[in-house]
Amino acid sequence: MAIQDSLLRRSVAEIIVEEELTRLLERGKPLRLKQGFDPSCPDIHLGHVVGLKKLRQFQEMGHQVILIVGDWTAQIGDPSGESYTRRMLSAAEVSANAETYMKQFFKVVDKAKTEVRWQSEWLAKFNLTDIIELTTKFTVAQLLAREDFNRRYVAGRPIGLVELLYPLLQAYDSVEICADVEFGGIDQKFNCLMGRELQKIAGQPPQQIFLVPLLLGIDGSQKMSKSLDNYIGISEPPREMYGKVMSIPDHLILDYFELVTDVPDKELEELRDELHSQAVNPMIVKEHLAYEIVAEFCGSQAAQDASEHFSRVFQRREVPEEILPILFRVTKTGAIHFSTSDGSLDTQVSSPPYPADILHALGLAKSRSEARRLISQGAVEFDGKRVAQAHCPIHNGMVIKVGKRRFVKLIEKQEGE
RNA sequence: GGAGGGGUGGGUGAGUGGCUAAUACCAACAGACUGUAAAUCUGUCGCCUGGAAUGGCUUCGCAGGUUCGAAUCCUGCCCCCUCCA
Repeated sequence: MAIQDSLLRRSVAEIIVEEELTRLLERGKPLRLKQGFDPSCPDIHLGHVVGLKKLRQFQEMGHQVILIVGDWTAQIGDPSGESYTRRMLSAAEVSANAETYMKQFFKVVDKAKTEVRWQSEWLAKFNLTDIIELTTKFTVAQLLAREDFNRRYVAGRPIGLVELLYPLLQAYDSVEICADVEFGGIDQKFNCLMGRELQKIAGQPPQQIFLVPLLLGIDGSQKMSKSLDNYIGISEPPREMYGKVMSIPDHLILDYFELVTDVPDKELEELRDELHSQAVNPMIVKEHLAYEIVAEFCGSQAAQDASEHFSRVFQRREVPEEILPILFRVTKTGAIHFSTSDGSLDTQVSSPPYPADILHALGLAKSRSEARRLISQGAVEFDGKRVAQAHCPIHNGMVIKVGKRRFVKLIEKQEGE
């Protein structure tokens, strides 16, 4: 059937073992789909969405998702990313993170067909005997087979003992919940395979493994991740999200279309042809992409707004419709006091003000030195006019622009407040 | 227990007495150009001094010391890594 065909082809890096998974799907019985997450880093970004969309598709066919809150392994930190030194999280932090995570998770995955399980349900009961028993099932050689462990081992770089435990605990989760299929990014392959091994040892049918490709981040070279700060979070403001999509290198456009949008395969092919034959400006295609993505997470109205905002501010270089207002008033001593209505800013500068003072005071530059640099680079405009270093009066309604993206509007506050 | 190596600006990583606020690369920021917050090119990238500097101050794990002068030498401390056992 056609749907299933796409299910097992689009956004798939590897399926282990494909024939078995197909057989399971054909049998029609609801499958238990395992998806774990690490509550140390609660923000979901487009890279995660690739797998989550797959879960959603499986749910639509009647299967059950088991979401595992990795509250135990979060303390170890998944070594896949190498930086294994993570601080321990308190129980309160973990549950707050988990809550944030799930709120985002269920933007994509159907909550009604999801069972949430906490790893601590079973791991909290573990004692040394259990741990030793678990470790006897595997050898160091098996663990060193994992690519990043191996690389570090060969390079003489450190591998923490707890890091070796991580795959074992993750594998144990599969046994505990009797997973039929585990989902993850291709970098999770090893951990998922451990699950298969352990299930076999425990006398369970080994889970199938569904691995999705890693989405590249907006820098266009490394996988999307929060720690590399090259990510687009699904809870970001729509305009921000739109802008970030527009900033991906052109060669990523098709990947993003394939992996994170629902654009049908046929349309995907058309886009591919258009881009390859250069029949269309990639920017237009990217605008389409940005619209699709924002619409998916924020609704079509927000997408429309973000699109208009983008072309207004970045393509036509105009001032946005709404700008962050900053209140100011002249004090009795002649200084100028700045504040915001939410209280995030409350500071003053002497009068007459120098532009560098203003930028620094308003948080548009980290230091006065930086403010000076920005000014000398021509990055600062007051009411559309480039600013020099000389002092400069301010007035009600004045618009300050720093660089391409930062705008602020000064509103005079009357005395007596 | 023994031997050795190392801690430098957001990251990687040079530098072993003055030319070093500290090479280079990445990231970031800005400008130009443009088809976009793409690409490309150029510039900036500790803080302060009310343009600015061959000006001042602070910085190379921490604390002292030697010296006209230290990231660089000495002493103590903390932390990390490798190898042998």
